[in-house]
Amino acid sequence: MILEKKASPPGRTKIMESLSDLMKTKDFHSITTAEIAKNAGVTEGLIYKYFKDKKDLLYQVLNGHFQIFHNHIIKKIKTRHSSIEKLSVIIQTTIKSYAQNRVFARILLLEVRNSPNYFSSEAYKMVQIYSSTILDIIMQGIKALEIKQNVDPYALRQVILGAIEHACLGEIIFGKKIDTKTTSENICNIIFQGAQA
Amino acid sequence: MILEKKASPPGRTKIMESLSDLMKTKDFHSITTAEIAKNAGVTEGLIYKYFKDKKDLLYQVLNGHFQIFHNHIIKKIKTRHSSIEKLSVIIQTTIKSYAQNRVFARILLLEVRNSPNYFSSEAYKMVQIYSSTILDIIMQGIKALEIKQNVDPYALRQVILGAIEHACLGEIIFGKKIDTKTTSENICNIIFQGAQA
DNA sequence: CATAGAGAGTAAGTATTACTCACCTAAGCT
DNA sequence: AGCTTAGGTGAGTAATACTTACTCTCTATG
Repeated sequence: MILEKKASPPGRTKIMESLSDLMKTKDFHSITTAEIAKNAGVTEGLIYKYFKDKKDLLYQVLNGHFQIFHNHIIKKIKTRHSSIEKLSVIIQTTIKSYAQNRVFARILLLEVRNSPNYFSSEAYKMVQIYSSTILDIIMQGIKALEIKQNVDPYALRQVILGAIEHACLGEIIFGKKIDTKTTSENICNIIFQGAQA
Repeated sequence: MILEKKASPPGRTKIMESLSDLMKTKDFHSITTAEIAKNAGVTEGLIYKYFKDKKDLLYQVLNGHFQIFHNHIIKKIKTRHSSIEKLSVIIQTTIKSYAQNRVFARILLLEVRNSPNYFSSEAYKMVQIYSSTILDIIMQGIKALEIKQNVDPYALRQVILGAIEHACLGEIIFGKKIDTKTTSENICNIIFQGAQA
């Protein structure tokens, strides 16, 4: 069966695109609902027909971006077999996605985490799936003796996710272009081979 | 000469303590200026005598916390000689500080990064100093052949900072208690020895 | 000593902004 | 036709960040 297009009403779509668009140049808090509506070509009231509040709109925009991102990741790792390869692909693909879609990265890494109710949103559920995918690969890697037996899988995931995020912060915040390939190679090198001489 | 106590007026101090106190249970955005003033026992107007706006208040609260944190770190690393040891101490001490002072960690990792003008605040200058301290140690380590020659120092710093932050996020957001010692040992183990078998 | 001035704090606004509510319109469906 | 529902409007409202004009109390100095 073909993926239901969900046929979201045009107003709803326009509102989401409007916010996404405005966030290219402004942070979430300094964008007003009036601005979002005007930019979308609808009235302010319509926002609250489709979204519980301004933050809910943000979460749903994030969710949209994350769906695409996650599908892309899943496709990519299917081509690899060893756990180290899979993790390397995740690292590179994630960094690339963040670099190519700064609005998405901004929302995910900077704008949503401060409000507690984000963590009960649909968007966060997707993040948890992504996150547990990584954990599964790590555990498989330990089982398959590709990853050291004494490595704590949760710690390794933290290091991977943290490294990715921190590597992208400069790009997201200051707009500094990063070289996706060498950045991810450097990170993989440190995490898998170790930094100590 | 003894450190000038700066003798900040009582109202100013009470306002800063009030916000810091309120942030133990609420995120920044859902705390109102009225609440801050009431909790401090002053009027709302006074906030704007000492702080440019609500966010400036937040930055200055962060700055206060960071001063203490940074002094503590500097003291700690003076006791160690090798670069690996120094970095290990930084990792453990930072995680411990974040775990012990969740309000500080919350502000630094979740609440300030989304607004562009944070990055021209005094608080951010302190963060830059902390960050360049780490870079210096890494470069010394490479020079002293304690760290692999082919490791990119900026990448290593990103991995270290990212790992620390991500390790603390669970604690900060969900209040999950973390074991400082084993968490930092796990992270050091991965970063310095590598994860690959 | 008188007084000018500055520093600490107050109280009553105002403009903005997120959010609500009653209403409109058009398109199915029976 | 008549009823329902979904997409959309526009005029409100309460709350909240920030402003402005003011008071009080020291303290220094001519």
